[in-house]
Amino acid sequence: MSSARRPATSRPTSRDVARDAGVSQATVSLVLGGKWRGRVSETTAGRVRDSVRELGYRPNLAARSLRLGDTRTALLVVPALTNEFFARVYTGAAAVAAEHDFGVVLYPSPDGTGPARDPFASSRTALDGVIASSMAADALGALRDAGLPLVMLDSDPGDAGAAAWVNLDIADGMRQVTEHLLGLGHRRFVHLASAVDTWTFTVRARAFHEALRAAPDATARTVTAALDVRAGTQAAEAVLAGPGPGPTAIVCDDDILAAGACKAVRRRGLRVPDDISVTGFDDLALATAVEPELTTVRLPAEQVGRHGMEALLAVLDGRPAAQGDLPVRLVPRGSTAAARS
Amino acid sequence: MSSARRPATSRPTSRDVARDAGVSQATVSLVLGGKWRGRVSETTAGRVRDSVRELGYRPNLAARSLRLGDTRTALLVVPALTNEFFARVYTGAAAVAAEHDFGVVLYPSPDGTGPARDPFASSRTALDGVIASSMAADALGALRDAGLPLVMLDSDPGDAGAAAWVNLDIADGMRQVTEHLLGLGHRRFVHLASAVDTWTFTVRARAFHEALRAAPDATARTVTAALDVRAGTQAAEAVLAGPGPGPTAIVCDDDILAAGACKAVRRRGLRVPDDISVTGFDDLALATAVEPELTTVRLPAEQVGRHGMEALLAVLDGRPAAQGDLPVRLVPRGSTAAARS
DNA sequence: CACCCGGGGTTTTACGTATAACTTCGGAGT
DNA sequence: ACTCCGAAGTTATACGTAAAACCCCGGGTG
Repeated sequence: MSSARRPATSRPTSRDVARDAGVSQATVSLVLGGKWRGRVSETTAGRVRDSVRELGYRPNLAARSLRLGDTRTALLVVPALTNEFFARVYTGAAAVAAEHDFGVVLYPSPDGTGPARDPFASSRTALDGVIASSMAADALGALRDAGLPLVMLDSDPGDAGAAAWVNLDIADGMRQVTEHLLGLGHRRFVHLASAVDTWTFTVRARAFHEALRAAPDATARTVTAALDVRAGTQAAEAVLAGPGPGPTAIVCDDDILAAGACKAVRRRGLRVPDDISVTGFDDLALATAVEPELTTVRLPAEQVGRHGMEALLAVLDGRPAAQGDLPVRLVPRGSTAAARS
Repeated sequence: MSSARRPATSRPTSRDVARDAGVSQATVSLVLGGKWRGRVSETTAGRVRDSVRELGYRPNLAARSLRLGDTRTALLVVPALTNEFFARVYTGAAAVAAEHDFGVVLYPSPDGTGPARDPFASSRTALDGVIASSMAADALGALRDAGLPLVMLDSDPGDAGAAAWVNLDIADGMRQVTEHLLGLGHRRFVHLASAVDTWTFTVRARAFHEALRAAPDATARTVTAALDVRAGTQAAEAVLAGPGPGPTAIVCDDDILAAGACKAVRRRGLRVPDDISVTGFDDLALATAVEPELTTVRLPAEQVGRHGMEALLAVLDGRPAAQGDLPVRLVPRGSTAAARS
């Protein structure tokens, strides 16, 4: 504790702490590493800790990583953080990471479809593993080639190359939506689908049409739109202006599209849900901000992130990763009602 | 290129590449570092690059950071990523970082008020600097003490300890809102304020009341709410149910609160904007999803992130960081109209 | 009395990279 | 014929940490 100051420009190292405490650098490392029972006396350890505090020492993480060969850091690849779902996935993953003294660094792909070139070129930090969420199939290549343990979230389990998957039971969610609407007497549907070509939307479309087979007299038109409110409104307007009898229900791939569809319905002078029912998907904050509140499917986004990080940690430990789809739940709200006869 | 394979368990190093290409490790480093004009022949460089490709070599970033003494990585501290504003700040910062071969790692404080204890305990990666956005004053301590260059975004410029600030002209935004409403004839106001105690909301409140002084006959009540739709609705309902003549305009600190306020207005059987005008702030995606669309103030969130990262890079280079508030703009939409006489 | 043992340390080494300092060699200049 | 020089490398070293291997010493054991 003899206050041997160094120039303020460079941070103190464990050697500075050692000098200050009058011990060797190895002793500092032992004390800080926590593995010093029976190796260092209590008094010496106390002196070391005092010096650490006094000098404001923080271990150089680059050096530690180099020495240990791991970085306790994972890369999370998501299409876009501005989508609330992915922000929540990150939050869950980061929470689990923090519990295990792990870090998370993000790579949001600029175009929202996945890393076109090399996700690692943009990541300046050394990594132990990768978690990728909702990637288009053609984006997998670069991730697989990195030679790092890979956990896929919300992606096609048929794609090879990942050590583990964490998925949502999207098909069941869309089934619940469809049965809900069929039960309300709806038969003429529009499916307002996302133009994004990822597993989750593929499954939503397939599950909708499968569930519809329960009602042989049901009909459905499909229209696609980009994932924003305006695009949803335009697509819905176009289909509502089309020929023939209009739909009594619009099933949307996403709450954002549903909000857009509601606006389109009202622009035609019709009312939600009295004239047309509208359903969303994801249960974003948006769903309860609009009026009427959206009937939608709640996705446990944080859980996806949590399970993803837990799976990666398991893989890194050589343990088997828990598998299985996470359940989702229909949340009936004000945007759906019995079909007009 | 003689295919000297290593065990797949451990990644190849620059020494492996050197062996494969028949050169020394130093030569590999020279070629990959790009500083080899006149030091290595074109043919040798080509051989090295072939070996790099063949072995799938990637430099160990921990080792590089240790050697160079910097990490080309910045920490971004934000209250919560699920708030669209901060997701956009991140996006902007990450974009600039990528242009400069820099990385960004996030630290979203769990409770939304700032890092209570040590933001660096949770960051497993070595850092060159810190960018902190919208922090409460008491959260600054830990950030300042880290001894890293600090750039503050959307924070009180009066707080000491930062190397640079990037702020929005929030006061001007709120002034525009207030003048807009005064111009429409409104005189009885409610200010639906955020319960979060950060600089931006302090300024919003102050600027609102200052702008109101232009109309001596104007009155304003203030009510606060947490930053979610439900809380906004409840707070607005409470104030609308109060005694005396109701307000003709509700000025909200945030679009989320404004969406909540709109619901409250309608629950009392009144209409937006015919009976009561409502304004938001931030221009989130939400603002155009609800009906009527919100009159609000557009904040260039990505620009905040961009300027913040540029300021940090400048500070790290020893250059002066550009200062000055970013302009904001009122976006009039359907949620405001002339006051009923 | 010689021997071993365990507590409490220290010395040394390795992790992978970037670069300063050194070597070697073929040709140009005088 | 000798020096000098630049091109094209190589060798050696340092970054800060963790941990393996070693050292010293006082006390219990055969």
